[in-house]
Amino acid sequence: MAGKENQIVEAGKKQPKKKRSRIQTENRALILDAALQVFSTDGYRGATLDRIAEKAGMSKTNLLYYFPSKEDVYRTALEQIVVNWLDPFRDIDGDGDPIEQLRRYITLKLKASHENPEASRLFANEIQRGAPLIKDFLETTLKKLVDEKAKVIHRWIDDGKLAPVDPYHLIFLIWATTQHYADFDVQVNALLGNQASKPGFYEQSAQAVLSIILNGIRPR
Amino acid sequence: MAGKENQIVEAGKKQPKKKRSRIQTENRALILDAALQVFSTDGYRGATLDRIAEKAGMSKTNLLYYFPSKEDVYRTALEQIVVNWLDPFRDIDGDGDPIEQLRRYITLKLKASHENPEASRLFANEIQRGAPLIKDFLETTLKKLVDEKAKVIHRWIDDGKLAPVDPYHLIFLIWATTQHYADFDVQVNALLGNQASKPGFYEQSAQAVLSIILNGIRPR
DNA sequence: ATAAAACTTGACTACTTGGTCAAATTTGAA
DNA sequence: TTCAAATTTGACCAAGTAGTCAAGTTTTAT
Repeated sequence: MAGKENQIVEAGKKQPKKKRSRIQTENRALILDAALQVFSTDGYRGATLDRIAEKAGMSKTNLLYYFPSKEDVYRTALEQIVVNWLDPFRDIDGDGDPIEQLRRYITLKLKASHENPEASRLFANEIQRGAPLIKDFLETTLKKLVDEKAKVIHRWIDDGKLAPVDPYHLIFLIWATTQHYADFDVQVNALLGNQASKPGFYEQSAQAVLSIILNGIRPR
Repeated sequence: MAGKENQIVEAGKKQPKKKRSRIQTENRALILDAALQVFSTDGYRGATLDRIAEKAGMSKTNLLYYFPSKEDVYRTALEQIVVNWLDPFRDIDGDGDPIEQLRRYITLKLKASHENPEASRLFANEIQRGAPLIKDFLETTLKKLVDEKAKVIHRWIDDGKLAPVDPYHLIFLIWATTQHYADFDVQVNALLGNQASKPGFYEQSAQAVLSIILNGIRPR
């Protein structure tokens, strides 16, 4: 872990991107998928290459043929997640209608958490253990992006299109809530009983969350 | 792990409570405090008794003199947390003013997350790994309590004292947001820069969160 | 068809981990 | 003070753990 270059997200722009064979593409995908499951429940330290390899349907030795180390598997999985994370956030359009823009963003984020809860949990885990691999990313790339969107929200407030709330805390509240349905889904399920597994449940949750947040920030 | 009785929270009522010597009381406290730190960052599987013992300032062998196993240390730490968790929630008074009651609860919860983030993270970790030790507690004790409070909120809505929001999702939103400041504090700090370490920061966060949530549910 | 390159694996190593045990050392009640 | 009970620890063990290596097997370009 020590000394390695932290190249999450920022990298992958100039890299020559060595072409991968069919088998490589397939197996790397299998591994990353298995890794997502194991890392997201057991955390970085608790996860083992044996379990990941088993879940991926291959020997540990073979896994290590595709990735040089445990940390590299983890880093790669994490990077994929973070990239997907950012897109909908970037898409918040300062020129659009605030309520509509935020509704769209919250809906997308809820959907992502719902469809890929493991990714959400893995990210949460990384932050909870002190973000050793992505602290730098948080302080540079993500901070820049958040500052930008905070400014957008501030402008909406100045234009009277939004209630005067602190943009940063509004963003945190949205992130917190949407992640909750992924990270705490065991608790959500336990507390809602069978209700949570019914077909329309996800839409209903989204509706409830949107209703509270959007009314909380509607101009008044 | 397998086969052991799950006695989180529900227990501790009839147990004879063997009296503890001064040294026992002190050392158990030292261990549990160290355990909280290690478990909350490394998770159950990732935590090691060696690290916990070291942080507690004693040998691993000695630690195992006070607790029979790693799981027992973990279970005890978790139990303490959950008990403290529940009190403010229980205290929500159906006969009080809704906004006032919820303001009080949210404030208390934010304060708890702020003062004891490790506890919050440890709990989050337990849920994220599938709640193996407290699933039963979630489905029985906690569910009963939540159902109760949901009814209270529903009554408030029927009386027109609160906007018509789904009580369960409102509770989730409150939990999610308050936990966020503990579980994601590395991210919060990274994104807010020095601002987050300033003295009044916590009060300011509380104000922002309260403002959004309470306005989101005020009758309209 | 064939051989080089790509892929796969079992055996192995050095190290960590939860837990045991017996032998000290310390504590505290009489 | 005194000695049994309580506390503490180093040595140890069996079961993992990440990662290496050399020897195979399969793919693929020709």
